[in-house]
Amino acid sequence: MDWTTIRTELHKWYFNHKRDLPWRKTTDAYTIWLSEIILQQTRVEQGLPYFNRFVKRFPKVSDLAAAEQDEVLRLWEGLGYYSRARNLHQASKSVVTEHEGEFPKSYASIKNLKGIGDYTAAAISSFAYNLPHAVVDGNVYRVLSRICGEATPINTNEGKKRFQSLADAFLDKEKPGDHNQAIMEFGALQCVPKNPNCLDCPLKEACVAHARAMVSELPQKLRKTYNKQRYLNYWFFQFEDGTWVEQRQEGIWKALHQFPLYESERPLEGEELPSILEERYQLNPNDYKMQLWRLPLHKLSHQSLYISMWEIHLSKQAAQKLEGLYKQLKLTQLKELALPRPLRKFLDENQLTLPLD
DNA sequence: AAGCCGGGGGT
DNA sequence: ACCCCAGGCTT
Repeated sequence: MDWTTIRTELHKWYFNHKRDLPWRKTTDAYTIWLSEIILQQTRVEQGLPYFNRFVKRFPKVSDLAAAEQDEVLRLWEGLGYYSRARNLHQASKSVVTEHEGEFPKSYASIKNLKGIGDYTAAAISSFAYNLPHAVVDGNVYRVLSRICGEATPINTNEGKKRFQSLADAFLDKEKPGDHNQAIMEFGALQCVPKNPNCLDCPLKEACVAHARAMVSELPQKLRKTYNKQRYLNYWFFQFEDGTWVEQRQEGIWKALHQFPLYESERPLEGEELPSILEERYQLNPNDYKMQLWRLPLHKLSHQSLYISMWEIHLSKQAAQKLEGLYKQLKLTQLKELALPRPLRKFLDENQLTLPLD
């Protein structure tokens, strides 16, 4: 099969198998942009409800630009990679201030927006404006590496350049939008990572990997797995119906809220607490009563989080020592804020109300 | 080039 | 336990 035939077969397959997805029903660049940011490193099924919520709450880019960051993050909560939400929000403001509220219309100006890289710029350009830019995402790497038998690792500069030029050459410049949708959908539904059904594949005769029985070996990827263990201790201070929270300044969950955090090199035991609390907050053991909750292991792609909630009931004098150090809130107010997933689950699953005893 | 950033689901 | 997902930013 030559590439023209492959293209035709792919487009035919797409016409017959494509899913009914809401962002395919619009050419509004802002709406498409929303969907693309939400879908970065995120499965369609996981992103779909978030997309619907964002479109409903922020129908136009000016609505998003006018929102508070806390509200945007609260709506994003649970989706992960929170820099996407911060960058999306920042970029919406620059669309309003630097582009007169009109979403930019050239590839270069689109890519200049915060949070938009090669993939997303090509996606928006082709879907909204039918500009001839080929997308390269995880699906495209997989499909092209198999069809072409291309074994250059995808997570190297050489691999990125090679697959981009393959995708450029393969692109149907008459209908780049549909073509880009087609190859990604094909990767998502037919040419899947594990155990693809190659017998049922319309491109099996063209596929080099299939001919060489290399499908399961492609695409190649240099993998560096390291998994860091971290021990997060949260001080769940309580006095009357209030608790204390802070906003994360860096690292994972940046800009989300949490209880005051004490990170340790190894799990803390109850006997170690008095000296830590005295050193950090000048609390005496008769200032508080304590109870420990060990949360379920929270595994991320690059670290394992062992989270302990130290529930600490303070005397009035002890509570005064925390004034100014953190923001004091009622539990109902805290639940309105964007929280890391494990903290949200902790609050929800224990149906906590203050005071607890 | 390498490290960092989440959470969920599949095998 | 490991991989993958409509990736991008920082160093």
